[in-house]
Amino acid sequence: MMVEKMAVELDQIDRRIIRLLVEDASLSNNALAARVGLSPAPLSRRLARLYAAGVIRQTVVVDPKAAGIGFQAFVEVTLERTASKVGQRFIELVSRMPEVVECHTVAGDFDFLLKIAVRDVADYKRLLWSEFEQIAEIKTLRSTILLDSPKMTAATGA
Amino acid sequence: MMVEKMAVELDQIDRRIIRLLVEDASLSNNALAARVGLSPAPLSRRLARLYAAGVIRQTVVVDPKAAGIGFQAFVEVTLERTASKVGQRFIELVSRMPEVVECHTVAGDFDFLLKIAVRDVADYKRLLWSEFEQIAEIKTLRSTILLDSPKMTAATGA
DNA sequence: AATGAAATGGGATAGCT
DNA sequence: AGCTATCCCATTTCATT
Repeated sequence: MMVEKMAVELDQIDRRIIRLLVEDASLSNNALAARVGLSPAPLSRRLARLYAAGVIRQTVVVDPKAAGIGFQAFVEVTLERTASKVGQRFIELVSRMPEVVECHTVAGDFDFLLKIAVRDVADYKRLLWSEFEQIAEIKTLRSTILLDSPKMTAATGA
Repeated sequence: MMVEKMAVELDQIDRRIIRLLVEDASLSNNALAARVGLSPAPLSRRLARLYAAGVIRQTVVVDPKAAGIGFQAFVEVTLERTASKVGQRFIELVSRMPEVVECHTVAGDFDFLLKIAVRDVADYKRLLWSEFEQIAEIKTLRSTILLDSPKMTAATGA
């Protein structure tokens, strides 16, 4: 059952709250209230509304190094045929792979862009040669090594 | 000044805490404590350690639709020369552009992978033709339209 | 209808065992 | 690490504009 999101009108204050939270997610409600020139009570209500409507969402991100991630890559995937059924099956398969951190459906020279996070190159080889090799509908793979991410606005998800 | 991250040993419980938090960032400390079989106090200490060491980080993500984002794309950028100075300047420029949501330094057929989030195609054209056009060190751009992101493990950032 | 002030309830944390 | 007590923060209620 799909949850319908009601259309939510955002005023200036809402936008300011969101902007501040994106910059520093650890801000307390009181601190937020002070910065947007509101008392804690109405701020609490606004926040509740924003969360309930799905406008903003709390997440916790893990430092790759701490998680034992020593190698990350982007993989451009082209399927044999881009039929809905084929694509759907591919999505389900990669959804089960913990090494696939992101899967984007795209339109361009390829069909999917994956972001991969593994321990080391050996792990990556195993992923390519053992896991992906078994997915028949894959036509081509193109790997690009991630060196660094100088800008990461975690602000916009999905 | 660089902040040195101390090496933090993570035991089984730490890993479990992190896994639970990534799945549901809104879990209260009490709920977390119960699930990992700990009392609230020591759990609080562990959490504080994990945050302080930068192992995990709180973030707030915004629903693109709510933010007025109607068009997203990946852009593969190749620079004229991949010298440190040139690359650094490019990074600084895109860091100032709010439409550039992510900037990754990569090794492969191109030098940078950008993720772009704008209101509509008209905005995207303006970005390409006005903003990027002015960056002399860009040799080539290749755009790929983002249709959908069926998997987004916000778990691993940077 | 939304705000601000005050009070209450609950969770997070510090000290101690 | 657990228990207890304290403190602080978030939230609800109510009066108000």
